Amino acid sequence: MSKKPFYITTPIYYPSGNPHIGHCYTTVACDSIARYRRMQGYDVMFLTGTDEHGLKIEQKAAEAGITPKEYVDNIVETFKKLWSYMNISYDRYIRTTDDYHVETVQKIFKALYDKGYIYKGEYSGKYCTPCESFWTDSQLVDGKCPDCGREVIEAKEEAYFFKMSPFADRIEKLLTETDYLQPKTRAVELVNNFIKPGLEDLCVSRTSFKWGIPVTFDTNHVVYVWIDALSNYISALGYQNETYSDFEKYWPADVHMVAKDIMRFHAIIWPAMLMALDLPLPKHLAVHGWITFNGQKMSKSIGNVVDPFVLGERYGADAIRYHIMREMALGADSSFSNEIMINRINSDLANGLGNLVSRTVAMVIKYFDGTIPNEKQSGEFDDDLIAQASALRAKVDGYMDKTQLQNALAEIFKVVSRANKYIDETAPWVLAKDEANKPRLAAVLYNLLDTIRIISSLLCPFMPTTMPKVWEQIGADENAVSYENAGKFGVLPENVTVKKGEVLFPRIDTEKEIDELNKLIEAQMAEAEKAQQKIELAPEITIDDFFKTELRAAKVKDCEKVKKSKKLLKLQLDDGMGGRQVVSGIAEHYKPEELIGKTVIVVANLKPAKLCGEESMGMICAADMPDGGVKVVFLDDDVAPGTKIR
RNA sequence: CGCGGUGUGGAGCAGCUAGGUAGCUCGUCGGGCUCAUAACCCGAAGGUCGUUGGUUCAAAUCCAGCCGCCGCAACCA
Repeated sequence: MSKKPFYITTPIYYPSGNPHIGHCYTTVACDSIARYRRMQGYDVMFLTGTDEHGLKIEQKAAEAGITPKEYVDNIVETFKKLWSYMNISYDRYIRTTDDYHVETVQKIFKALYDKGYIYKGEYSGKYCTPCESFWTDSQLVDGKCPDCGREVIEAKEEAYFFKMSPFADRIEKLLTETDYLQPKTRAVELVNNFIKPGLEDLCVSRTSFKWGIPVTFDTNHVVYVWIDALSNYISALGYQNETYSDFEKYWPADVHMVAKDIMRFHAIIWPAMLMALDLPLPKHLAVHGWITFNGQKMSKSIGNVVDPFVLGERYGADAIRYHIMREMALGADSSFSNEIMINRINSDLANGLGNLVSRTVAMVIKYFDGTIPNEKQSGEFDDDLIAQASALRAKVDGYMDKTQLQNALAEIFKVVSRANKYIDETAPWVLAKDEANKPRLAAVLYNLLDTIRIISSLLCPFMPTTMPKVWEQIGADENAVSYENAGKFGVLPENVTVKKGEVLFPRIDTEKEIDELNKLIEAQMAEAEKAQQKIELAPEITIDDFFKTELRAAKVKDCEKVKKSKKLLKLQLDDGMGGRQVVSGIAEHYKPEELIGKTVIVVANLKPAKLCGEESMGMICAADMPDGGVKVVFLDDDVAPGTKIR
């Protein structure tokens, strides 16, 4: 008997720091899908892992005084600990430093080279080490990395390039005519921005760092992130290696789940690679948004990371899992705040589900000493409850097929509500007052228990720790909570015995809890700030180096926004040398009229550049504020234009 | 005129593809119940569906313009 295979993947995460709640988002969602499919009887392969190469890792390790491998080993340990903590049931964990992966990547690289899709070329530009990015001169800010503001180094290297253009048409069709991309609304964006302007060849090797997979036929080169990282989805199945041998069985993947920031790679580059290798394409790419925290993107640098370990300790892994998935909608961002989460846990889990189980079990114990009698009498309200409970599995299935976890959960909790209402309608405590009503009371409580059975079995993939506790309380054995039985009503034994258990989801005192969490966050932020105060200075320079920079006072004669740009202002300066035009990226911080008449400092001997089509002869000095703001440095107005500054 | 998304009662969202009494969750207010985790159930208040105009017997829903917000691309000398 062969079970249908189902292959689902998370991205492989970059272990340049410890995992945060954002990592949980994707992983928990994949885990629930994987568990649901297993429950349905699929032969599931659930893959997650870490992308461990690159200069950034190499450097972080050097800072810490250990080897890159030691460095990633430590962080991978934390990732695995978190996944174990969050009850993530991955079947395989791939590390791009694993031997078999290295072997596969090298073979893929060679194969693409042999097929003529990879060729040797030259790449020149400025390179930012922490960001692992090349920039053209025109992209640099103050001669520094536009992403992180750190020093860049002049780099010119020969490099291998991957020809993407042959696949442009097929990729466009994949995005617009199939349901590969979920949600599909983003297809237009991708096509307009990348495919229509023409797919550029992709630089796929580096010589500027060593911590990577060597190109076998040109050992100065190391395979750059794209081919290294994306290949994980097939190397982990044993493609071009002997360590595993289920490529035939599981490929193509059913779902790659990714966050929107890496959508582009999975929507364009990955299909191109597979096309070049003549391999089948994955069936779905599920793209979700970010968890935002008080409106801001979840990020370590902002210092608002909520430690998943801390949250899990306070509320339990299942509560966190539930909240994450209840909020998750494909495509859209969802805001995460302590308050939203606590409210959700209280209303759905504590008041709704937890209390339903608690009151039901308590009544069975109170009125029947824990065991439902065989004699029962059906009555009003039964049919509606039973109908809803029986129909639930089919509805949940439907949403799971569409990767709509939040809707699946909503559907389940509708039945929780229905059951609570049923208690009110049937009023067991009234029935219990008259011995003659015992059969009716027995039926009511049985119906409740069996409804809980269905609810909890469908909920188990989402909350795998707590649901078995429910089963213990309602007296359900393993068979009773099977997927098969989740579609039927009346599965528990007629004379089922319940057992009082612990409170499943303790109610949280919102105000008190928020106070405490705020204190925690403050402490975290204080620490983060401390860490940031270690200012990294650029390498020491001599006075001669400094005098290479020609600073002059200049008066702003005129200023206007550059059309087509949000960030650029075009300034006409009186520099005491006949005037010049400078373009500056301060439009978000200054209105043109605020600057006219002011005296500023201009870097006078900077190489001219073109920005959004506007000539810029030099640059204006300004302070970069820690909050991302910008303050232009103004001089006293009696400093004449052209005055030299040093 | 680079591309796309979005704007619905206090908050978060659904409804829009196939026009026809505006719906859900949370919150607020009132009531009920007492089995239960100060939980549960019922009811009520609260929306000119961003704005202007158009098509139509009829528009949140279709069309056009405008405004706001978000994202992608470009971009921060």
